[in-house]
Amino acid sequence: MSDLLERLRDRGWRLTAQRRVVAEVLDGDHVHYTADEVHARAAARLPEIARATVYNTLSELVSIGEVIEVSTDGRAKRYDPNARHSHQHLVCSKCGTIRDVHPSGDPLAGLPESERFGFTISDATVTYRGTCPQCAAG
Amino acid sequence: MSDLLERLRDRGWRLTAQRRVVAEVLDGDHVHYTADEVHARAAARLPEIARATVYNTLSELVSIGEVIEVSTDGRAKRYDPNARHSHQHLVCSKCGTIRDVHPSGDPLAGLPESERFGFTISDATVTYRGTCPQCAAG
DNA sequence: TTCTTGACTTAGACAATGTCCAATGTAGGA
DNA sequence: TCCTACATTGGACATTGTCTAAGTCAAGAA
Repeated sequence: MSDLLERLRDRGWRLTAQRRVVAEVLDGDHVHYTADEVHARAAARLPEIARATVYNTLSELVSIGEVIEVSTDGRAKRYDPNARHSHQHLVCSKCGTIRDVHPSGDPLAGLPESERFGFTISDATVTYRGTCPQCAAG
Repeated sequence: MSDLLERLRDRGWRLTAQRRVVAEVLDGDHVHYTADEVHARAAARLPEIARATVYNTLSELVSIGEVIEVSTDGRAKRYDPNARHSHQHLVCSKCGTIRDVHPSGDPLAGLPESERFGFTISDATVTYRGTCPQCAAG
């Protein structure tokens, strides 16, 4: 059993076949899939899995902090299973691919109190945009 | 005529009543509206304006760089008319309100060559998330 | 092992946002 | 004023996500 599944079981999750395949799809790769892509890959192993189940499962994984929801372009959200290590994202403006990166420094440091307007700030995300090598070549 | 309309005319834009009201809605306020909100406000002045026209006009304003598209939550994109001055965004996790902020330092500086994976990086956006004073009080 | 139960899954309707197209209208130049 | 290329319209369609009622099943109890 993968680390992810083990952690889920430790949390008292009811482990169904559907949740297992969703967790495995996320755990198995380091690409960030959309909900639809997760569904397609899960359905390859468990054909009768419903779209709603994939959405439910992803939402729960997000709410317990095992997965991060990434919304870079206003289209489908993507799901990032690498929630346990702080990181930022590098997005290809052409194909939408997302890659994890680890910049130095704390982005919160750049925002002085005078620029916080009474907000209680909990975190900062940095999104780098550019063109990936594949799109640059094509 | 507002600065925005003037710049658009300088670019050879065909100035129709519809484009005028869309530009005026964006120019008049410093809130970041969704396409639907822009449409509602434009329709208040020009009732017969079509949704498609608002989308078309917003897309063009984005493509010529007069307006920035902001996608913070995977729901509706918001349109930020303040494209001429570099800034970042502070988002309320509860109500979705967006506020412009001006942090110090260049976010690109934190990403060394070894973390760029062959991408040609064009820019970096920082999104600060937290709770706004209104939501904290409520 | 079998039973029980509440949580999980399903299918499909529905909602929100955005895109596309053919028909019609019009801004701005000749 | 008239033309015509470009803009607008309205509505169908696409994509992504949410909700609900009814059926199903994992896991603890006996």
